Amino acid sequence: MTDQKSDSTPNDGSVDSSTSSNFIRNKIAHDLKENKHGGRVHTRFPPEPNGYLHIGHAKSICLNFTVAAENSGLCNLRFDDTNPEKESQEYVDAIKDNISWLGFQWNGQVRYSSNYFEQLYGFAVQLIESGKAYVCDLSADEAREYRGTLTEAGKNSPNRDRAVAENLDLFQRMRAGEFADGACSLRAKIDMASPNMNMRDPVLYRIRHIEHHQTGTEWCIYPTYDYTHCISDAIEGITHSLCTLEFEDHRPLYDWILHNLSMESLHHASDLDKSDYDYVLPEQTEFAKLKLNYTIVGKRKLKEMVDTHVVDGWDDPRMPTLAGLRRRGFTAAAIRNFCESVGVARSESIVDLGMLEHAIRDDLDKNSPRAMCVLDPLVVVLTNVPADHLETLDMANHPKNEEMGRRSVPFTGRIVIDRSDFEEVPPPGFKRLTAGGEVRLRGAYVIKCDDVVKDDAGNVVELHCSIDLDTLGKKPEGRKVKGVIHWVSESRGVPLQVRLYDRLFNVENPESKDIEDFRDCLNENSLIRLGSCIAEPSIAEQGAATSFQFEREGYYCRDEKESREGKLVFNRTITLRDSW
RNA sequence: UGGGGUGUCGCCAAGUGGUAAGGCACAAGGUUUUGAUCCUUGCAUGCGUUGGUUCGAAUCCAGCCACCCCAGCCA
Repeated sequence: MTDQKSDSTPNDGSVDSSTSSNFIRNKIAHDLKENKHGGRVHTRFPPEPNGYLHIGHAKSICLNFTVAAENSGLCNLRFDDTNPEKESQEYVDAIKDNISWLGFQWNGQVRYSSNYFEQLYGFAVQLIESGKAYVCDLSADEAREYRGTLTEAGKNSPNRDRAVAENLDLFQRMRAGEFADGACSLRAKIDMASPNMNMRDPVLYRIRHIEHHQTGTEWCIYPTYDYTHCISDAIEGITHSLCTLEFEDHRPLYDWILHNLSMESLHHASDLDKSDYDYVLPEQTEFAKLKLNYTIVGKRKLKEMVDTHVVDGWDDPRMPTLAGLRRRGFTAAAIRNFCESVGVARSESIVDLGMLEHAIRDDLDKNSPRAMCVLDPLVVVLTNVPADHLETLDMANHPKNEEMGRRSVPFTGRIVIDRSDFEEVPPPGFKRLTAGGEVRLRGAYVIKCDDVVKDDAGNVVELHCSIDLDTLGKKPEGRKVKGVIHWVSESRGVPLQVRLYDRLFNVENPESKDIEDFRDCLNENSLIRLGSCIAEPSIAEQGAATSFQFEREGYYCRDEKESREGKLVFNRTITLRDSW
């Protein structure tokens, strides 16, 4: 196809220091060294469009795309749409959108297994002709009985030795729609006594009189995953077919199907340039799924949470879906870095959520502008400036990156600070404002609390403080003021709603078999709505960023779905690390 | 108790016969107008376990233990 040694590609092949070796990279390097596929690396990400993508899929997406890119290879996007019953165009669109958002570009057009239905049918005919497949009349229940058990061999179907001509006729009539759903199926003739259940004459085609989101009513027989996947890989010239561990037992079947088809016909059906190199069949290799503690990743349960309104939809910011993570304020880069950092191996493991949190903090710390926002306002009246005092302070958008520019922050005679930054009787080690104590207002002056105003019930309603006017941009004289707190002008600040998100579950493994209903371990505080927050005006200016570090609080992003003119809604992506 | 897999620090994970990488977490210092970031240091005489081979074993061999996957006309 193309010159493998093309040096025009930037950053190809070179593994940067943040990537580590894993068994798949090793295998590919080895295959390349042996010149196994003519030096090609071609992978694919093959989702079934029956749900939304989640963080687990991200691992597979990153693996497939990066491993191809590292070797100047290609990665296809193929919808594995062999079961129209559960699939829909809505999912197809969402999945494409998610992959692009993650920053990957698939090779050429989007593929669908259904693109190959005609070819697949032809290969099935080939298997029938060579006596490797037959039409079986057993019902699904009967087939189960005939299959045997894990420890007992199965029995041959009564139709196993049907004549080729009869099978051909029957299969053609299946396609023509002569039979009802489930009346018969096409099965591979392998071994009903195989210790591998997948090899006990697996079903290749089933009858489903149902409309397909891509092929409409053209077909009423649909090929199964096992039959379809390997052939689709072969057609697309896939070299490395990466999938998860539960398909390990399917690999012998993957290979059986390909090896029982003629090499010539497969090569002929493929996208590949027919003369360039020797045709080599694709190979499946399996890796462990990503699991995260405190989170559920099972599609069925995620759907249940959406359907029963435990969450507000597939893009609820608490969901582990890519749509949810995105709305929560996670960046694509953070997710990619996370996927790289968890590695790829064959041992099933549960990754600590802390790793994901680290990845997003790491990215946002470097890239998000700072701003001040008070979540739980307590009014501070500055007693030694005029009531209408207004001053504009100049502050850096980022403490370490001047390129991110500066901003103006209005400072007035009445400001708000966070309630938790004041304690009348401070606990040991408290560095914030106390009655009679001093504290630095971030980017502004040192103030001293002279008076604590309370209501009849004894609640603090207001603080009267005096400013040390000689402390703007310099240290106070003769004493040390340790604490620094954030603040916002009461009159010039902008009101906003903030949503604080936390993990959805309060147990490490909500998918554990010991838990009969995941609803029993939901974290009731996974969402806290704050309605009276106030932030500095820079966050609402024309062209303002959508993601900020609210200093001393955490990273927050504007919720594009619910924010509108005059009504700002921010989601907390993640708190700052807090060693206090 | 059929078959296929996996077991290396609290959590991931490199390592493929030459004397245990790295990240997260954690701990202790330092810098700091964010209790953040950043920097420095510490963190497995040990690689599921018991034997064996070897000058030498996480790596090879044998046994044992634990956990995961498979009996959809789902993927």
